[in-house]
Amino acid sequence: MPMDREHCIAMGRTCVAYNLRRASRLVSQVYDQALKPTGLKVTQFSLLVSFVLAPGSKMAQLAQWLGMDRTTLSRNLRVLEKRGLVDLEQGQQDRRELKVRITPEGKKVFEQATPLWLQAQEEVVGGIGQERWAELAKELRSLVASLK
Amino acid sequence: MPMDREHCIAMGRTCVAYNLRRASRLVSQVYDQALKPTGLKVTQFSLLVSFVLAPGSKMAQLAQWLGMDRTTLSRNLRVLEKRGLVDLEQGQQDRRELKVRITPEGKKVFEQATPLWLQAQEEVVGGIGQERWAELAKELRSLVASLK
DNA sequence: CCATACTTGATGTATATACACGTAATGTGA
DNA sequence: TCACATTACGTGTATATACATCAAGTATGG
Repeated sequence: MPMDREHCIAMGRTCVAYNLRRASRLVSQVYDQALKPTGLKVTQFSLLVSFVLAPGSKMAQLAQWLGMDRTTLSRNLRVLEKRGLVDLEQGQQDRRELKVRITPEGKKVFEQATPLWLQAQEEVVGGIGQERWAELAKELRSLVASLK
Repeated sequence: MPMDREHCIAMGRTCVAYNLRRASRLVSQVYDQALKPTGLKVTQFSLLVSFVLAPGSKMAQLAQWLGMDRTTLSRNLRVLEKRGLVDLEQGQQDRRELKVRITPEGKKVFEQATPLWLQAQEEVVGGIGQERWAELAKELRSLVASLK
């Protein structure tokens, strides 16, 4: 397996993991910066969105939907719980289950964060234009879907 | 700022940070799995690539190039150094500088990892096809470039 | 009903990531 | 030369991420 310059340049240009990680690092910083007044990181904001969308979801279900390891979600949730933004309640029938619900305080912070999110969103999307991003997002979803 | 279902669904579909983070999580797992026999994660592999490409680079320079915070690179490097895959040497003229160089052991592991990387790469790219990925990667680079 | 498999979530451990801040070395202007 | 800004890197702290493993609850086949 060759290790010459050309090859390394090609790997850098084509490696899916590298290109996605790099982009997500840089993009996340823009959102995190914008959300700073709320004390939320974009990861946490995304979680709140999903709790509003699917109130009372089970953790495993959410993790699957978010494409996130169960244990990652578990730990990310604890941060929000500590801040009082979500409520974790044990399942009635199945006592193994934990159902996640956003609290009133969580909703308040979420509503405060939404315009800041929009600001970052417009800044980032504006860089390449809405249509190109829409197409890019579609392709990204295809890529993710093909991994299953 | 509205918080209804429609709006949340739209945020999930369009949020650049969320979509990139999700994709990079899932894709990274494929590469990490493939690289497991080498004990490298794809992040570390990417770093090795850059050291082969630009031997003796300064840390700040590398961080800029990789779109990574200086302190992140610093800590990621320590892991590779502990394993003896890279060598950190103090600059001659400017004693603040740290120059990074891959070791013979590092090269060995890198060469062992390269075919495993290719395996993951083909698996992931194969999901949508080479042309679509090439276009996607180009658009991703545009997006990243527009953030500067 | 019981043994066993499966499911659900938590913990231990390790890396990845970045911001705020600190320290040491270098540059610069008076 | 000396005070001060600047630059290069590290540390403290906190979150994000996932694998291996564990504990507890539930389902299932006999």
